[in-house]
Amino acid sequence: MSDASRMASIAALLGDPARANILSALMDGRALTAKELAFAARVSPQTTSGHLAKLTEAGLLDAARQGRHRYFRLASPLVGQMLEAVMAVAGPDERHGAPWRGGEALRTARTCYDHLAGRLGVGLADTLVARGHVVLGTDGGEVTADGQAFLRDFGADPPAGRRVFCRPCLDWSERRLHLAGRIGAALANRCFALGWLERHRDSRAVRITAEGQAGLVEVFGVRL
Amino acid sequence: MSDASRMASIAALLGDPARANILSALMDGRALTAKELAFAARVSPQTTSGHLAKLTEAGLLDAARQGRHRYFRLASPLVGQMLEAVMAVAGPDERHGAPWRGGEALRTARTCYDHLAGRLGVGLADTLVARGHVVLGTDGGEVTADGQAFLRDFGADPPAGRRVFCRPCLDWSERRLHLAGRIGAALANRCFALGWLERHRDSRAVRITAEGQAGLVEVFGVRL
DNA sequence: CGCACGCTTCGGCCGCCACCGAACCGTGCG
DNA sequence: CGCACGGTTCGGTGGCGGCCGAAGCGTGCG
Repeated sequence: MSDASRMASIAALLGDPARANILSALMDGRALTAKELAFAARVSPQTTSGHLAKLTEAGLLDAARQGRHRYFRLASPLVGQMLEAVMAVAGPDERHGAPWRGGEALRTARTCYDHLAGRLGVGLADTLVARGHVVLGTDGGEVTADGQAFLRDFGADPPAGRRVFCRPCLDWSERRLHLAGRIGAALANRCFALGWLERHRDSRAVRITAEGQAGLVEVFGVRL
Repeated sequence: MSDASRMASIAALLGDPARANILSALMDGRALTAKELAFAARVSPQTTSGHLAKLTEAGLLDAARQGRHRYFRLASPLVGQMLEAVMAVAGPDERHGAPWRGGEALRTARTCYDHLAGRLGVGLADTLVARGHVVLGTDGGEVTADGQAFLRDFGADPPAGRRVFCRPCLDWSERRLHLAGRIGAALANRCFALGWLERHRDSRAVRITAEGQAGLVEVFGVRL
């Protein structure tokens, strides 16, 4: 089995439109269920199941059972880089000559469910941890009394509910933790409300406004 | 036409074994004829012609007519990077856990026909130009009297023959010129004879020995 | 000029694979 | 329990695309 034929078998997996849709939907690092991916791929659940089996078999996806669901995510950053590289070649034809910038934008700042990820998300988490406002480990997290006060001052009121309050979330592009749970959502909501961040039209990438640049540096010491 | 479907159509091109062989054969930056590529792909010339048409149509290859031959090469460094990224995902299964290093090795130093390319080839050319030993432009090259003497001292005797003496060759990975022609071959041969370089078993990548490291710095001021 | 050669086009064959309907497990929930 | 639901397996079908033989076109060389 030569280099070329191994490359071909991997590329053939990306070469099917349904599978390409699946991988594309996972490029922001989220973990989605088989059914959600079936919807994204625009094919039936049975067909999707076959595709997912092939992709995990080839090591492109990781699968995790949870209750009666099965969550799929990209198996490694290497896979994401490969997808970006193909996008970079496939992209330029569209608008004008600009290479595909989506990957860079996603790595800088994006939403992950209802909280923030990418360099921005990790940067915020780092600051809060460094200041002793938050304690964050791979298996859980906690907000200190100082942190509660700080976040209240900042205007980040966590929504009421039974969801876990403070939770770590593994960041795909940074390979480090960022802040999830109700407190992660509160932080993100406040940033949007302040006009610091703007949602992109049809991507999970997030644009940082001029006010955002200034505010993030002043309040969190985060400069991107 | 979404990002994902454009990605799929590109990836589908890489996903066929014959086309993967073709692209793989071109990864060192050489330009090969349709027939040579047919041999590399292990399919008939007719079939190869179809594949080459698809690949050039998609912008992955550049074609140049020359006499009754047609030379194909990778259209851009972006394409090479994409191939490397796919190799990086496809490769690790093989030996042990090591990621695929072929791309980096090829960019550092490789043979291009019978002369040297990559950072090494470009570095040598730069030095010779900077010292006034060689004049090199996109449409031709010349060795000065000083250069003749220098190369004689170095032991690089150009083989006799009717081939052009000094010629530039566009380097794929560096996007700059390196030295080809009889003088380029002489330089490469001398480096191999001195034990500065060793050919890799089944790749055009070239290994620089310890003596080579020292000698290249001393004689050419080239450090990689 | 004529043959050889490189490359391309056309036509038809064949195999592979994506796709879905139907039926089958297992989990969760009332 | 029994139903609902997520996910998977199986079987059959259809279509796309790779493949080569044969024939066509242009270039180069004796």
